[in-house]
Amino acid sequence: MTDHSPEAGFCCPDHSGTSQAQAILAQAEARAREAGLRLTPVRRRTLEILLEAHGALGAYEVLERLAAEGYGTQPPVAYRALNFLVENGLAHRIRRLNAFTACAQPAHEHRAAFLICESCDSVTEARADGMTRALGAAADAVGFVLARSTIEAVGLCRACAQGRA
Amino acid sequence: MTDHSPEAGFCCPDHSGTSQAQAILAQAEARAREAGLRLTPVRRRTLEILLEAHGALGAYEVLERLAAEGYGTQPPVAYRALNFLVENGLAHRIRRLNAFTACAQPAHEHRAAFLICESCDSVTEARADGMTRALGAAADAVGFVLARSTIEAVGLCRACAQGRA
DNA sequence: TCTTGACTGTTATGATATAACATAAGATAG
DNA sequence: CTATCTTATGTTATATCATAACAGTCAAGA
Ligand SMILES: [Zn+2]
Ligand SMILES: [Zn+2]
Ligand SMILES: [Zn+2]
Ligand SMILES: [Zn+2]
Repeated sequence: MTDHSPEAGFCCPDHSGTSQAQAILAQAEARAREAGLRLTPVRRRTLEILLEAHGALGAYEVLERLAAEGYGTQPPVAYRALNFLVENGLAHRIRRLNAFTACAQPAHEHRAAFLICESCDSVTEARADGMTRALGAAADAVGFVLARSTIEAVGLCRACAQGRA
Repeated sequence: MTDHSPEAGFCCPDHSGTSQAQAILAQAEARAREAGLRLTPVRRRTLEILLEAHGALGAYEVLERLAAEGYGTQPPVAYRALNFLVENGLAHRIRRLNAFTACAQPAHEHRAAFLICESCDSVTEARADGMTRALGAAADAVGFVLARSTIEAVGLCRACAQGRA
């Protein structure tokens, strides 16, 4: 795992942490407001926890933090908040990691693909509109009506690939 | 769930069951032979179980069947066989379902995408070379070195979509 | 034959996720 | 403002998925 301490000048490629977290949180709040979503304290705090994190967090990691701050201590507390965020486009579920990550562009609807680094565990959100179109075409070809899709790639992020070159 | 009994004339779209299972098993065996893989009794039987199944099977479902036939009764027995098949391209893991399915084209290397029907749980394997190329391009753009990817779509198979129209 | 490495099996435990129910807090109608 | 309905939070308990660690088996090669 690369050094993710605040002191390290380097951070995850495209990481949504410290630097952009405030901006993304503001976007998410704006979106929640206009969509009439109730971004309650647990939900909001859960989103902040994801934004503060490097890489994706498992539900139980989120729960630990929530519990430490006086919210509920049991799994459903974390799962409910996380599912709310995912269902409303404010976070994404990374199936390969059994984990969750804040959406990097909550301002607008989008199809996302995730680039997961095997070396440093960073997760980069990429736009996947092109891929989703291709997938839609493949689905059409067999009469499948596509509702939503998961696209996840595993490999090495730029920093880790260079470090090993 | 649609009727999947052998009596029903209808089967999953693209289903690898009864009709094609023998052919696919033969392909898989040929491939195992030429790759020097040891397709032992548990492994071979596990592959057959996946081929006989409609949709994907969870590891514990596979285990039940293996146990009933005199193989080991504990989870590692199923997981080891399944992981062997996946690592050697004879089966695929469907992450969204925490399940496994036999590869429909074990004869040749390929990138696969999976179309998962929400109504009947069928899983259709589609070639995903185009999507994988697009994903590779997106990865290149941010310096990510892609090793492998998971592409899964959820929606309605042709039969279920028509049944609801 | 003896060693070696790959395979199979077991026990035990860890990790992830949800069902079901009780309480509390917000919204709405009278 | 207050009764009522709805949504959200919290708890206990349990279900589901997955692996670590170790013991026995078996076939191939020295
Ligand atoms: Zn996003
Ligand atoms: Zn990395
Ligand atoms: Zn395949
Ligand atoms: Zn269907």
